[in-house]
Amino acid sequence: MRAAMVINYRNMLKNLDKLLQDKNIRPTAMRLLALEYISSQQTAVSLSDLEAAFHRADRITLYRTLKTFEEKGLVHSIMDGTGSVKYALCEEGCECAPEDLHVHFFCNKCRETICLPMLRIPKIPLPDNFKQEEASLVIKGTCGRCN
Amino acid sequence: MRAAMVINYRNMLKNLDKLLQDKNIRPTAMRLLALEYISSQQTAVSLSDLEAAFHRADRITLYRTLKTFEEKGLVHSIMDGTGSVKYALCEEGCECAPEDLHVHFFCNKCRETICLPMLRIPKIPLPDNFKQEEASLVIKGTCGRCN
DNA sequence: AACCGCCTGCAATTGCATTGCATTGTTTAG
DNA sequence: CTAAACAATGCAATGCAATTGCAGGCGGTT
Ligand SMILES: [Mn+2]
Ligand SMILES: [Mn+2]
Ligand SMILES: [Zn+2]
Ligand SMILES: [Zn+2]
Repeated sequence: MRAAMVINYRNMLKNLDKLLQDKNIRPTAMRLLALEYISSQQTAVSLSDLEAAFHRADRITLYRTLKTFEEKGLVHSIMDGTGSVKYALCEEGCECAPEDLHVHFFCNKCRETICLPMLRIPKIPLPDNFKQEEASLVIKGTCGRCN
Repeated sequence: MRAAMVINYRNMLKNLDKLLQDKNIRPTAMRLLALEYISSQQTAVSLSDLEAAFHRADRITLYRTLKTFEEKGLVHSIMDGTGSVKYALCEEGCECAPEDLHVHFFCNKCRETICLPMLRIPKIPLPDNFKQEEASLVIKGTCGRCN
């Protein structure tokens, strides 16, 4: 039992490692820990969340870790209107292109931000000469757990 | 001609005055000027915009003017992701209720934020137990003038 | 070992939003 | 009309998140 857990943990680390490698991110200790934390969360993560989870780590390093993850397409950022940016893992095969765009939900009760990857942002028929490049749809209300 | 202009200006002031009165906002000089400025713009206005337009006015007063306008339902605020909040006049009869929600467009070239009142935010079928209260859809790209 | 580039930690700064408080202006009760 | 009550303004200070600069550390390469 104990041995199996160790093996599973090793496998997990190996998986996280691979996730980073695939996106050309060098797998440092801090990055592995941060990625593990983000992966383990059901909801999007803010810099402050990360900071709270690793109170021994430097806030700026965590900040740059998130920036790197975002730049390399490992996570995407969500501006949910709370004033602090949230981050969540990109889906498998996501290019962060307009087609990949999904809806985000912010719960006014638990104040968590949730990705809804199955809900794509509908195509909006823009006025003449307008060209869409990105889009962000944030719905606010009460989430399933809080209802 | 000159006289006509004066009369028109008086009429305009009277109109702005009425806009304020209708929303239970006391029509002070600053508020009339701010409202005139906001009305005259084709795009949404930030606090900094207002500040630049009235460099003799106090930033905080302008800030509170916008807050008051918003509270009373004269303008609505838009978080376009630039980090500074934009404000635009509410439409006639707008209750700022979910039904009133329209799409906003941010131009990456001219960096202006535009209300698209004819484009309503589509109803999204949320997962079980999720309740929608508000929604915000911001589309980014190139606007009609910049194309 | 010497080198290089990337990563990290700490300090400092920016930018925007927000609050406290004293003052001034406007409304209203007596 | 006057005084009290209330609202708006101006200025100072603060809060909070994001961002930058720089120096030291670490890992991989030759
Ligand atoms: Mn998401
Ligand atoms: Mn609008
Ligand atoms: Zn919730
Ligand atoms: Zn434009």
